[in-house]
Amino acid sequence: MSEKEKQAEEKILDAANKVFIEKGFYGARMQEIADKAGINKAMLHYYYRSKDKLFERVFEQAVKSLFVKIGPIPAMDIPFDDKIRNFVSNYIEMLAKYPQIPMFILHEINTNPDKIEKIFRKNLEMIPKNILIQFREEVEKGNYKDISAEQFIINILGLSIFPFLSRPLLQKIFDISDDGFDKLLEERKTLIPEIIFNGLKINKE
Amino acid sequence: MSEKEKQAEEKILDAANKVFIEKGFYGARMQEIADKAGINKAMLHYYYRSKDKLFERVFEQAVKSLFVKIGPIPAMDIPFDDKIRNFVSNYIEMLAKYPQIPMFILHEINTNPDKIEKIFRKNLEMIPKNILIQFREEVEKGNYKDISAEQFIINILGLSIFPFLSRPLLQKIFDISDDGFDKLLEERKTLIPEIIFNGLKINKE
DNA sequence: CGTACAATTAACCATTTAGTTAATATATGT
DNA sequence: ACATATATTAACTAAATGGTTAATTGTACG
Repeated sequence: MSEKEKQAEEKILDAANKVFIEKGFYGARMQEIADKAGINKAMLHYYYRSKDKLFERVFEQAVKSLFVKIGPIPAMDIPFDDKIRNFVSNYIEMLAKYPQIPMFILHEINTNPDKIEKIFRKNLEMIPKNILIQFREEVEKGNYKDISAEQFIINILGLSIFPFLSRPLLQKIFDISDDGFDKLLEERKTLIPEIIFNGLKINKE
Repeated sequence: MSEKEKQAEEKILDAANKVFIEKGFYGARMQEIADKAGINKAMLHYYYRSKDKLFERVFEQAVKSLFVKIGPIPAMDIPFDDKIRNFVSNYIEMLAKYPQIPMFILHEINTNPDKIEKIFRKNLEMIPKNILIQFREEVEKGNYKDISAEQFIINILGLSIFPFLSRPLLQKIFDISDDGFDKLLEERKTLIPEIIFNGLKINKE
């Protein structure tokens, strides 16, 4: 029972993940989740009280998966630019595994900004504080152009995440095959750090 | 009549724009559109046959507004890097005016990729072909690092558009006020071209 | 005027959807 | 084996939603 319970509860969560992430909250149908999980619709309400509650679970999990990679970076004992290289590479790797998550999260936040509060109140203290400090230290040392740490992070995230948000459109516009796009993503693991660092390097003359 | 007709038809389209763009196709309610337009729900179907048809109009218009700024750039008679500066500045300006449009379009394409075809079949031949060629020419001249033109465009678009896709999240994480974020966007008009060009400049030694 | 046509509305309809219920099956502990 | 709790289902309900209809109002124009 306990074994089977886990099976059912988990099958539901897996199915909910797929459907919510693919269709968004409003586009998702409880019936479709039940079908995909291979169980009766009433079971959804038996384990998770309502669509909202089930969604919350999925959303929270998605947010965690998006931030968990960022956490350990600042504490690593390697040079700052290696940290960035490390992060970008790992992050693109992770996004390639769950390519729909950024769109899912950002869209849900956009259509219902209250959801931010709910998640971030209980969840992990926001992570990148240390990265911000470390970048500013590098700037103080004179290693990089004096831009705000926020701009710095936005650049990295934008360059890394945007291709996943716009993949179908980009493939269409540029007529890129699925394999071609995967290769392009792979290239970006090294391209993005180069741009970030060369773009901010101070030209000592 | 013809005067009033335009008023009603236009009021509907305005309302539909707001509601669809804010909530997405599945989240949008015909009743809400009617209310916002200040007319009876039956009028929506009188002028636009169905929710799908009305949505199509809104979507098409949104796509156009997103691409129209890119069109004239390649033909301008200014140096290549000025073209980029010009574009980024104008594009961020435009996005600031319609900040929800990128999320709207990208999300709709994501949940229903068929929509791409429908739009781009009739609409403008995709624009950036000339920009691609021009960038490759610059590379051939030895002015820039040898990356593909696609990567080049993705960098520019990512750096420009991403802040609008993730604004609520970024403001929350970094604790940035509305004014603060607007200022940050303004800064990016010059910051992005710097990064793009310094990031790709060949270090002649 | 009055007739023909367009615009507008209230009321209605059919379907879909999240959620419930009450009955049945399945496992668990003793 | 039996009683108890848990898991599962089919059938149902109430509300919401996109869409329709038929009747009413407004407008142009001979």
